[in-house]
Amino acid sequence: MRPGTTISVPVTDYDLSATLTSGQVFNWEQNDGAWTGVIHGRWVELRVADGAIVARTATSQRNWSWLTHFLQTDVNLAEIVASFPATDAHLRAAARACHGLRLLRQSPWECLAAFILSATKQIVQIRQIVRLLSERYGTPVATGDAEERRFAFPSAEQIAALTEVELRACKMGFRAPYLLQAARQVAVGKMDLAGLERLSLAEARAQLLRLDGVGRKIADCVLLFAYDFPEAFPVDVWVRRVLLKYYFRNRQVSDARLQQFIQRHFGRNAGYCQQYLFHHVRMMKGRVEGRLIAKT
DNA sequence: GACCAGGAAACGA
DNA sequence: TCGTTTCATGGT
Repeated sequence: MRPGTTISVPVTDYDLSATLTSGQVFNWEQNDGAWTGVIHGRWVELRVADGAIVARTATSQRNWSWLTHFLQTDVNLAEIVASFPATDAHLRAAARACHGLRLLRQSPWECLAAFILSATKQIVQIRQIVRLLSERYGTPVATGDAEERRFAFPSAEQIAALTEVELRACKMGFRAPYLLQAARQVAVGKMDLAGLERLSLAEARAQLLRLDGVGRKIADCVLLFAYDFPEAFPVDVWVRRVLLKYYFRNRQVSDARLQQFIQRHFGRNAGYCQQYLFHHVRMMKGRVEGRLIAKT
């Protein structure tokens, strides 16, 4: 028996694969039925069991709150989905098709950095940049498999010590100065990420928007995926397209009108609505492309 | 080889 | 306050 610890976390309405592949996190790998990742500097392997998620770590754990907090296993998903607008057939269909899709609770710096890197990048590319950064500049962590080498995502201090040239070598292009500036501000305390949790949604968003390279969309991703702001509703190209299609008959709408509609229509768990719409439309596209490929 | 990617900032009208 | 351009790089 290897060192380390195993725990079985009981869950209901939890689709781990959908959650880990829905564009919230970029550092999880799937290998023969198990997911491995690094949470707060700890390597962990997750397997889906009957009514539970079974977690294995490399080192012994006496307290697993870091894991349940990340996975948000205490969240009552049925209650959240029940809060969705009752008359919205499109949203209801997405929620049915993606049953068990969850929002995670990531560490703010890692989430902020990843989404600064996400600007006009495909998810596979974001994953590649995050992996390069971690391998080159992150702290190695003990893993539960002898052949697996993993690294924590570099801290703000670690990235702040780098140069723009080193960052550009990780294939992030014009995003390099944005990441470097954000890392420096966090490292010296000019940007207090921990303090954002005590603010209102609008106040916390305003703080994030002070950062160069962080606009409304990236700010809302961080507020939704790393904080307790389930009303945050990031609008990217996918979500904008699907909103125009479902609710505006494909007519052009200004950003201001779109935001007004979102706030009025989706309610207190708008961010969950957004995640279901985003994941569902991406899954649908994959299916259509699969058929086209199968034909030829 | 054109087109697009979980955008944002700078610019010109 | 608008729309347009630019930024870097890789996938499809």
